[in-house]
This record gives sequence, C-alpha cells and structure tokens, in this order.
Amino acid sequence: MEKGVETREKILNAAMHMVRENGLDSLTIGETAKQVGMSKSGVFAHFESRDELLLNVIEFTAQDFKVQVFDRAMQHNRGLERIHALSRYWLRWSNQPSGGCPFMSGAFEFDDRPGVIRDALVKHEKSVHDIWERAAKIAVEEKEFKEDADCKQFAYEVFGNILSFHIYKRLLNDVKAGQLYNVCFQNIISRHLK
Amino acid sequence: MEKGVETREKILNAAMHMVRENGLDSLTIGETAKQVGMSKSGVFAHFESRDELLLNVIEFTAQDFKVQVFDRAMQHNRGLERIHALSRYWLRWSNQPSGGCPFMSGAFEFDDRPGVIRDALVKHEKSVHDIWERAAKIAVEEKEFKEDADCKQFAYEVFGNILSFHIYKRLLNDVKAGQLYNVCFQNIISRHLK
DNA sequence: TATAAAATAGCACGATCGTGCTATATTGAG
DNA sequence: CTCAATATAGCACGATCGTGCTATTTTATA
Repeated sequence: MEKGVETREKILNAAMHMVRENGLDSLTIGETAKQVGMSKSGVFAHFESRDELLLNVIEFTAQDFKVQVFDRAMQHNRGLERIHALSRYWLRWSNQPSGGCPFMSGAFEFDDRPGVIRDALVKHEKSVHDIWERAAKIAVEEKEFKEDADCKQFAYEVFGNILSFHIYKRLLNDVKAGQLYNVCFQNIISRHLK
Repeated sequence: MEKGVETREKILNAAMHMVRENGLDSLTIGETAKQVGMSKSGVFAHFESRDELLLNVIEFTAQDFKVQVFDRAMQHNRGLERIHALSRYWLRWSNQPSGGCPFMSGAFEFDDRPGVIRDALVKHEKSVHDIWERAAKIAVEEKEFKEDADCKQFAYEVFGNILSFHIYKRLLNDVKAGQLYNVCFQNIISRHLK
C-alpha cells in the first residue's frame, strides 16, 4: 500500500504537466500511461474512470497552486505586502515555461458543459476569487485600502488582469506583457488606496 | 457550383455553433456531419482536412464577429460613443446564450500548441486588440481622451475586463457580473479621459 | 433533354479512445 | 520465507477519429 500512492503521485504529476500544455480536454489515459511508462490498464486501475482521473488532476494541480502561491504569500505581512506577493507568485506559477494554467483554459473550455469537471473548476475559481477578495479586506483592516473599498470589484479586476496578461504573453508573445500587467495592477491598487 | 457554396455555408454555420459550445478542440467531422444531416465524407469533401475545416470555422466566426460587432460599432460617432458601442456589441456577441466566444477558449487552448490553428487565433486576437487601440486613438484625436493616453494599455485592460466578465458570468454564474464589468469599464475610461 | 461536372454517399483502413476482464508480477505482513 | 493482498500488464470490445478511394446521385450547361 506504499508503492501504490507513489506511482499514483507519479501519474498525477505527469498528467498535470500534460494538462498544462494541452488543456484539460486533451488528457488521455493512454497518453498518460505512455508518459509514465506503464500500461493503459495500469493507469486506469488507479482511477475508476477518465473523469475521476481528470478530477484528481485538478485537485492535484490545485494543491500545487496552494503550496506555490497561497502558502508562500501567507508568509508575507498582511495587507499590501501580501497582495503584491500574491501577484508575484501567481504570475510565476501560471506562467511557467512548461505550460500555462489549466484552470484558465479549463474555465473557458467547460463553461458551457455541465458535469463534475465543470463543478470542480467552479469550486477552484471561486476559491481564487475569495483569496483576492480576502486579501483586499485585510488591506482595508490594515487601513491601507479605503474603508469603503469594493473588495469584490478588486478581485474581479485583478483576475481580468491575469487573464489578459496570459493572452498577451503566451499567445501574442508581446514583449510588453509584463509592463502592461504591472501598470494595470498598480492602477487597480491605486483606486483602492486610502 | 451553387449548391456547393450553400451547403458549405450550412456546414460552417453548424460547426460554428458547435465550436461555441464545446471549444475548437472538440470539433469533429463526424459530429458536424450529423448536425447538418450528411455523411462524413460529404462534409470532408468540402474541406481537405480537419485543420482546414477548423481554419474555415475560425474565419467564418471572425466574419460573424466583424458584422455583428465591428461594422455596427463603426456606424456610431467617432470617439467615446463608438467605444461604448463596441463594448455593448462585443459583450452581447461573446455572451450569446447559445455559446461563448470560441476565440477566448481557443486562445487558452492553443497558446502552447504551435501550428496553423494557433497562427489563425493570434491573427484574430491581434486584430481585436487593434480595434480597441484604434478606437482609443480616435478618442484622443477627438480630444475626449488625454493626449498622452496609453492606447495600448487601454486595449489590454478592456480585454482583461471582457475575459473576467466571461468567467464570472458564464462559469461562476455571478449575478453581479454585468455590474462588475461596467464599473471596471468606467474605471478604465475615466483614467484616460481628458 | 443529353451530358459533363460537381456534390455526396458508402465503405474500408489503421489509430486511438474509454473500459471491462483475466492473468501475472510485485509488494508487504506474519 | 510464505502467502495473501495489491499493483500492473495483456488483451478484447465497440465506438469514434481522420482520411483515402470508389460509386452514385444531383446539379448546371450546351
């Protein structure tokens, strides 16, 4: 019962990388097996269906996001400093050379397709929104943001900034993508400052 | 040679609707054939490959965008009025109940996958960016925007706003999505006003 | 209306998909 | 070391994929 969890981890890790490159939809049991060097049924035995595999990959990726982005940001001081940390870590995580953010592509792929995959994506996108909304609320408490700052609006706009950055950076290869992101980010923050 | 273009149109129209619902990647010759009630090879004969079909669907959709969004906005007065028209028409087009915007999902699906499909998407995303940048420049000429307004930054931020709106509206079903969009849009514009 | 041209269908191919079932190989507990 | 439990492989299944090739049907022209 130890070897099991180890290869399971190996499978999920490989699947995560594949999903980051080609999107959730393109994940295949056969191709995953090939990547980790096992048989199709060997991989299948760990997950009772393709959907279950996909769900586990999503969970696995979300955990990676938590460790790489959220947990690290939490080690920074409350308020503005943490907000900037979140921005840095998030940008780095969702823009790794090995592949983009599967939640972004997934969100657009599955927005019209009801089912367990969509539900899982909704859950995680909501949690990302909440992270930013809470970070803003803390900035209000710390009296760095205005008392009447609209924290939901803040989260919404930060989210849009990340999405736009992704398009300009990864699709359009715009060399100014980083600059566009920073200016936008600063604009959003400025509007909420005390 | 007349029947040909007619069914060709019928095929592309059906394919566009399918692509809007399930994303570019999920488009299949067989399923397309089923939708229009012909044989697989009947559909195939019109396009020499699946990629060619996909390319034509993209072009067809882009043309629809041009008619429904760009051309209509161009009938409005130069400057701010046209910018607001663009926003309205674009929002409506990319948020039809029948399905979302294939360029958005496609952009995230194909950002890491070199090839003709990606190239086509880059071309159209660039043209969308240009539409907004030019609209902003016109607003500068009309002396509604500041002389030193950063029109590229304007386009970048408007783009992010649309993307974020899509997630909040279509995926999260957030009832405040429209309001979040409007506030953000107004914020962006305000910063560029004279 | 006859006939060449164009459009569509039918069928076959190898590949891959998800998913069962059965057998073998590997592991960990006594 | 033994042996039950677990993990993995092998194989088969129907379905669907993209793509050829060959008929047949439909269209437009002379």
